[in-house]
Amino acid sequence: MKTAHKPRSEMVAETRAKLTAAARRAFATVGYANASMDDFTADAGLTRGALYHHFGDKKGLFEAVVAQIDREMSVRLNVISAKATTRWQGFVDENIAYVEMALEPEIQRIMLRDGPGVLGDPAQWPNANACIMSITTNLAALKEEGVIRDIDPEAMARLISGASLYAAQWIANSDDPGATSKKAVKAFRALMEGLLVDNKCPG
Amino acid sequence: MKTAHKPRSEMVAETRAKLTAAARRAFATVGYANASMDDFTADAGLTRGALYHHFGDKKGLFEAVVAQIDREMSVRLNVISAKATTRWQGFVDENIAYVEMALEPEIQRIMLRDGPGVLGDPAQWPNANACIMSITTNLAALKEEGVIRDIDPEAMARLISGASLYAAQWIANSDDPGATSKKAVKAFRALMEGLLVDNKCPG
DNA sequence: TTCGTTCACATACGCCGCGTATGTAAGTGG
DNA sequence: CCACTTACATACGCGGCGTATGTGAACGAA
Repeated sequence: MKTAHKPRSEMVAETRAKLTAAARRAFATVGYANASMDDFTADAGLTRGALYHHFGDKKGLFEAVVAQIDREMSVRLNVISAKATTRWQGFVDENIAYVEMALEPEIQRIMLRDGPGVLGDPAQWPNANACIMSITTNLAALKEEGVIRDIDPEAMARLISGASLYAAQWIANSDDPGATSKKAVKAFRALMEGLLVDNKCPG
Repeated sequence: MKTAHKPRSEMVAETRAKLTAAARRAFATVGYANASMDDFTADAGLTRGALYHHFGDKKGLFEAVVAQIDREMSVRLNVISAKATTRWQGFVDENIAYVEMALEPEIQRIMLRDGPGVLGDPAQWPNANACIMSITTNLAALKEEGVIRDIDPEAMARLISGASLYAAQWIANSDDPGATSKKAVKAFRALMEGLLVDNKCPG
């Protein structure tokens, strides 16, 4: 016997996992457009037939990869915000972590560069972008508690999210990511502190 | 005679203009990936030969279109900021205009969606994104005058720019762009007012 | 004016990548 | 044990891109 007989559902899960893993690597390195389906399915020890069977088309597989990464990001962010002592602190930490996560090439390329081009506005993605929802609920609670000024939580969440993403791109493409990251985080902190009700130009 | 004889340089300029115009329409409507070079060169009354001669490849033509739109945006923004009475007012107006401009489908698709995917980080584009530079210089001046708090102008310009872009995408994809636009502009204004030194929870 | 050169395209060809239609072996339920 | 479905692989055709080549018109020099 070559391989022990497993139930079919397990084999399927394995196949899907192999495909998403191989595609994820290809998308992250050469980008969506330059990733050949023949190539990365072969890397997974399969053919395009398997891909079309499970994911419909190239875009479908890309969606699956995006969803996977989004889940991972969400988990990591929740861990960070849970550690904080105050809600405001957690909020700030979470956003800064978001900026820093976007430094990772995989997230940079798949989620920030190719993602919007292939799937459209991130806010409209199937999984509804767990990150933005998290920010929104945090802002709503902070407003309720009187910590921040009276602003629309969702609108502000979008703005902050956009600022994070763009900052990350700036950092990732700069000559000295370390130094740029410091500047970006500092400015980002200042931007958010402007939302506090008792904002008094902190020294 | 079919056409009056013009000097060669004029004919070339005309050809380039026809190509960029046709490509611009195609890119704006069906997107970069789905725009067939054979199709839109034919629309311009030409063939792919002309395209490769003048722009090298599809990406090269896309760059030219992006540069053209960027110049137009820059001009429009300058007009707006010039009208304002104070520097701060001009700064705010310019940014809000930026958000609103991004509602236009052409800018939305070419500059915000496909642009980053095809050409990479907007901050690294050949023309160096005139908009960001404009914001940066404004922030530097405002800091000098003591209107805003002590922050790194370039870093803050990136954050604000990112917030604008993202807000625009949110608006453009929403069910009720008009209402969403109002919410976004209000939040955006609040975000920027947080930068003022004498920020005292206005309203 | 004329002739050689360069320019500004058009034409022709081949390759690669995607999608679909079809084949097939293994698994599954009755 | 058999009919049916599932999970892939294989085969085929088409469209899009890049390149190599062809061609007529514009320009400069004698």
